[in-house]
Amino acid sequence: MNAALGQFAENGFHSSPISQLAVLAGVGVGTIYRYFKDKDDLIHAVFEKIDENLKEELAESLDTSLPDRSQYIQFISILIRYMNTHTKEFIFMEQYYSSPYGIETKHARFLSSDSGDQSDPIANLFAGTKKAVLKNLPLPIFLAMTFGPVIFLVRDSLSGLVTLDDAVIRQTAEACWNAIKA
Amino acid sequence: MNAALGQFAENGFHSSPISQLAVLAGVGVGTIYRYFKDKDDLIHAVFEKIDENLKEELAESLDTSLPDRSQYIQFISILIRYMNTHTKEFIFMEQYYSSPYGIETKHARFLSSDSGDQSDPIANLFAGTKKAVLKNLPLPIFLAMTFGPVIFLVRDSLSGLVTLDDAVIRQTAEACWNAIKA
Amino acid sequence: MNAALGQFAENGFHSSPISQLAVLAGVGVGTIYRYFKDKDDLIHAVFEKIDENLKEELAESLDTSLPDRSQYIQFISILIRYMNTHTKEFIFMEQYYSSPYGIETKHARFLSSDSGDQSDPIANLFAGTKKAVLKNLPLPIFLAMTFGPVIFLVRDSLSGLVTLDDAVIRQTAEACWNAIKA
Amino acid sequence: MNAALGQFAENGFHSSPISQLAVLAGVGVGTIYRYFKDKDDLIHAVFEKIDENLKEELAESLDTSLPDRSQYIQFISILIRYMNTHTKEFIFMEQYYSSPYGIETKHARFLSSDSGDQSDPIANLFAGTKKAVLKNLPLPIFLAMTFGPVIFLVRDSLSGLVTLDDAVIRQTAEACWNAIKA
DNA sequence: GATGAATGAGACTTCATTCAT
DNA sequence: AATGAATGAAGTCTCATTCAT
Repeated sequence: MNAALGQFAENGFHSSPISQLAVLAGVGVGTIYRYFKDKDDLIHAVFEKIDENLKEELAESLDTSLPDRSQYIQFISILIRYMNTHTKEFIFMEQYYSSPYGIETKHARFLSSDSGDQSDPIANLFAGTKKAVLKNLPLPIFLAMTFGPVIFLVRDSLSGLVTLDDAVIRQTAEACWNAIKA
Repeated sequence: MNAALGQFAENGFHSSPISQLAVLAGVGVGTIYRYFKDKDDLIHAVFEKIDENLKEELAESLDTSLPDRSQYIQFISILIRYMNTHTKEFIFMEQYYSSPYGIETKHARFLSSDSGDQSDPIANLFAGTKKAVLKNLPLPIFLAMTFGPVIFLVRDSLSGLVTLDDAVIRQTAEACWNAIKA
Repeated sequence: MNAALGQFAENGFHSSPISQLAVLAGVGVGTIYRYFKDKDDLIHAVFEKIDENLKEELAESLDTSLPDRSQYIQFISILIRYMNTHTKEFIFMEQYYSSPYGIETKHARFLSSDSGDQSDPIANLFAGTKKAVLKNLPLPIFLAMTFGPVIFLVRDSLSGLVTLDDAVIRQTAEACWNAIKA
Repeated sequence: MNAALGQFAENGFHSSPISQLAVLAGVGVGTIYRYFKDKDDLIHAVFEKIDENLKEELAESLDTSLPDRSQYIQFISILIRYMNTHTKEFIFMEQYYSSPYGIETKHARFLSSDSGDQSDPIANLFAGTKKAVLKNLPLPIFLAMTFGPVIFLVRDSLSGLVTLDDAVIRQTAEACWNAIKA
């Protein structure tokens, strides 16, 4: 899956033949098909793994004892840094969500969102922040103002259009806070 | 190009064989190759056309006599509405920018951005708004806080996760303004 | 036909699209089809023209009043020089004779050779030379010893493997004579 | 490769689709691409194989203990017989050398000819013959007088213009010898 | 369980030829 | 008579997937 991630991020899904992934992974082509039904299955599996890793990272890094503002700014900062250092993961995600794969997944998650996953640290953060200071802002806008700028900024960073030093990250995080605070 | 846009948005570049585009366009396969060197050329051409259309729409809709805040909020609103109604264009763009095509284009434009295109309404708006109230915010952050939320929100709208009525659009635009104002 | 000759020699029959020939000739594609039934017809026509030109050149240059040996050596020399300077024609011929086109033509000519074309200067020369000094050498061998070396040498010249100065040409012509003389 | 040789000789490179070669070889199209990078690669490989076969045949058949004249005549005779019986190989070679493929190869070999390949029976024969009796004849002429007539004669034989019986072969070989001897 | 050779559907692209203007 | 846009058959090549070893 690491080999797949690298290839997918570098060359895109359609320019990453299974045969090449096999070489990079140091296994036979057939072996891949023992663990993944087909190429789509592999792609989804890579996505799930990345998604999981990101959530774990956030769950570990977040200090839930901080006041709302600090916690939110910390969240944004960690998110930016994580995405900016995990280039392959970020690029993969971008592709994934711009493709039929991601749209499927997004729908599936939306449909099951009523379940209210209590173990999801992000959901909890949002819930907390939202209750505290954002009574009148709908969740979709909250999400848009939180993730939208982060994604856009990291994109530009990977394109070499901006360097994400501490000052830029802090300014961005504060701008996001200003956008959502009551 | 309309047929191509529809297919690309619906199925992605790699699941839109030229033969299918030809059928949809009601022409022979060879005809496409009279007007576009190859598939890549067609994709770039569709992008350029969409990009042009968006700029024209903005140039026509923007009221540059408004004060900064109103103008900015108007800009965001128009952008959201345009993207949300021009579904195919939006999805195409998302794909385009997540692919090698878009990265090329982004770089090319960035390198030539010194030229200062006076006819670009977006550039002019940014320049104006920036000078007036944003002296200390770097351009990349300004861009991130402006386009990031819009893109994210429209994505979710297309996924059915949110309905973009006037209230939501206004709230989002105001949140963006709060993020960037001095 | 000149445009066609140049293209065929340069790029081969199969890498010389009619559309390109039309551009080089400064006419429309359709126009070519008014004068030649199809591409094969054009190829054969070019061949016929070249063949005719060569025969005319030889008919004009040959001095039939010379003694046998001198006349033969003169013939070889003229042939080498002509082929070596008419690069396009030579390359075209090589291709033509190595293709189904040439094989057809060769057969057709063989079948009609009984007619004994009195106006063909080459045939006359051969007849004369043959009668005079070569009573025991079959015609095919005579032809092989005459044209074989010339073709081979010019090929190598065009490949840059040898430079055909007067000395080389004379030596070759004399070697041919030594091969066939009684 | 045998299937390819047959098709190429029969129909030419450009009228031998890979799909047809696959059928003749009793394999799938994709299989051919496992062993040859592309069609060009296949063509070159067929050439190399034929070339190798010819050299082996000559190396085995030549009696290097014979005196110069006998050895040379033996060489020409073997060459004619080999080419005349190996029709497919001969036609393939003709095409190959009249195409961009052959020109490349010829150049490449010419440039590396200084290396003096001691295992090449043809080179050795030429060297020996040349030193013994041909001090004043340049190598290109020697080659032209040797291979030119052979190629021309076999061509005519394949066209049905001459039957290569022992007498014709002997006469031709002797004529070649007369051409080059001191 | 692992392997990778074989497969062939299907994608892209070219180009000879036609025919309405 | 000249034109060249339109056409689609046909060719090259890739790659996801299978299956015998």
